[in-house]
Amino acid sequence: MTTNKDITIYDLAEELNLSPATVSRALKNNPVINADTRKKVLDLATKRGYRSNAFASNLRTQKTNTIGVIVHELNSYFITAVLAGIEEVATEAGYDILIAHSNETVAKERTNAHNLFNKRVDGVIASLAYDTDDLAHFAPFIKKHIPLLFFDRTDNSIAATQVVIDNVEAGYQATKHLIEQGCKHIVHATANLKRNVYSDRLAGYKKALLEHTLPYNEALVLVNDFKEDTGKLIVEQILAMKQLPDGLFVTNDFCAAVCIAELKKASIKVPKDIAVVGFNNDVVSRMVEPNITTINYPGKLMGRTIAERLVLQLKTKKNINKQDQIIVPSELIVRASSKRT
Amino acid sequence: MTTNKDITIYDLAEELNLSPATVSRALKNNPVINADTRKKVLDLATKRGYRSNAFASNLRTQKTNTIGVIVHELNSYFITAVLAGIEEVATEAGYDILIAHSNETVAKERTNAHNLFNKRVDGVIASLAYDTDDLAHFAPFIKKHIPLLFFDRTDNSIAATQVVIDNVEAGYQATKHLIEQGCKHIVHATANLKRNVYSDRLAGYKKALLEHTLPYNEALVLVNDFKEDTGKLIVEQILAMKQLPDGLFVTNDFCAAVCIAELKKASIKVPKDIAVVGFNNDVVSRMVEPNITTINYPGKLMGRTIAERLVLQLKTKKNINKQDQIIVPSELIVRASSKRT
DNA sequence: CTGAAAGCGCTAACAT
DNA sequence: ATGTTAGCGCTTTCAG
Repeated sequence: MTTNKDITIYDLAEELNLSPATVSRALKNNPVINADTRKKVLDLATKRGYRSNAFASNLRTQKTNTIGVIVHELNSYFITAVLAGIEEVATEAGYDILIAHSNETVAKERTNAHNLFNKRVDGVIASLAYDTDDLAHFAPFIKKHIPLLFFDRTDNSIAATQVVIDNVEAGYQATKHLIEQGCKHIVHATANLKRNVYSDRLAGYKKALLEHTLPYNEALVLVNDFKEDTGKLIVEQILAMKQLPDGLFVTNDFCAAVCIAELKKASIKVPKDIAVVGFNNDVVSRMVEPNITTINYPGKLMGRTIAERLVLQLKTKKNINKQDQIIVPSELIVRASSKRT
Repeated sequence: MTTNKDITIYDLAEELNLSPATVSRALKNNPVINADTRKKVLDLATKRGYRSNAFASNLRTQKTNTIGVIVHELNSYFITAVLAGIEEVATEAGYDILIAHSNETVAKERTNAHNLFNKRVDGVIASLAYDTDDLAHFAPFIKKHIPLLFFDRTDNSIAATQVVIDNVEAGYQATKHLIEQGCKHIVHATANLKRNVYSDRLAGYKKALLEHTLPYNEALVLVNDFKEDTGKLIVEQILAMKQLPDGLFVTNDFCAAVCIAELKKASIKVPKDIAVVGFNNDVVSRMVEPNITTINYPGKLMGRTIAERLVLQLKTKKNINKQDQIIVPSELIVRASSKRT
């Protein structure tokens, strides 16, 4: 059977009495090749089931036409939307993408970075894990002038293009909305403040309080991760407070949903007793009762935007690994969980 | 600066007055090499920041040490659990994994299959999209004796190792449970019956009805996809029925959650008026009120199991692309959405 | 417009 | 235990 041997350009060349060079050029649609010759080559290639050997090509050209994407998780609408956006742009520009997920741990993020480096991706797009502190594992890319870009979870200690939303503004809008609903004691449940997204949202929270001359009470800021049962923990912490808060701003819809369920169990009415705002506009925010007021931001657009930047850097070799921030729009979506008026 | 040139084994060899072959062997921990030599090589390699060039190696060895995974979606706890399981086993066995998601469309599944084939993965693990009908895009793997294995969404028309749950039994248990709760008119909301998982669950549904001498009414079987607003559609269909059903078995927790929300909006009480059972034990099933009765099945175990099989096939070159079914356990988890007694 | 030839970096016979 | 050598398949000067 003919199934075991791979067809190479040499096989095609021999059969057509051409040189491998010509075949190679024809397959690459090099305009220098005679149209007839090209057609003959392409026809035979399909007929023989030729597939280009990327390794040989990569080895020769020192390029992989592949971009690596490191995300902090996979299981989220936001992330899958970003990936879809990246994919669209990358595919169109002739790049494959390699998805690696760190599952919110630096350890895996490090491994992934090394892997992608060894896979010699032409560029990297990343969103940091919760606990990433030291960014040394990204240094090799910088050193070799491989474009490295961040979206959403970024870090200013590293010079890079970053695509983000205005998290200060988003945190501000969320908190202001709660204040306007009459809330005076607003709990802010968030995650590792090392991450820009969380520290910025906290800043927005503070700004809104200040602007409405409400006191900032550190005890109302609850920093956890967003594991499955964190919502339960948060509600426990809330119930243990001397004074029950009347507002809750959780920077994660999933967690907000669990909080609402737990509050209900404790016979606390949402939004009457505690008004709740989440973050991300995840599907779950439209799935629980009451629907969750949240911050929407355009994952697909973020993905497209960052991929376009990367592709541009790859094409032009310009602005690689330079500090540059692109802000995509975000907005508050008001739903039942916070409406008291 | 020294950052631009990649270090090769030739550079190391030259600096140590050794042959490239020796360096290669040392780096691969080939036992034939003198321990001192090996140490010298490894030390210099780290010192010089040597990284192996996988393309050269792949080109030479005709192996990639990479396994491709095609999943029908990314945004699900089940899938991410499976991926985690696959990753554990693959990493330990020295394989990288390449994740491709088809987003429930054959078109992307085809592209992904071609991509992985061109990337020359050593093996493939896949779960089919909703609408995959023709499996021709997997034929190239079979032809070249590249191990191809399926989990969850499989198809018996292709000879392959498959790791699944007993979907007939699961459908049977779910339906039987509803019947035992007193339900007599049970709607079964499911998806494309071309997919084994859905046709088998339907078979289980029928079996349970038959066993309890309840009539099978085709009008009660609603076949849709599981997009975000499908739940709404299902409830519309239910509300349009002459007689309101008293049970609803939806083969997807997300969709079941939306159904419950929509039923509530229509002032139908769950479980009192309609008892609901979902499928997958997704986090959302514990997040909505009432919590959803569902079928749990072990994603991580499935992932580990299928990866182990693949690795074994790769090592032994045996049982590649032979029909073989492995069933992992699944179970009914009873929660409030179906409890009427 | 096409061909010849070299080389990308690595590995595996086959020697020594 | 180490070295020599050839070649994996492709691209790209350089020549014609």
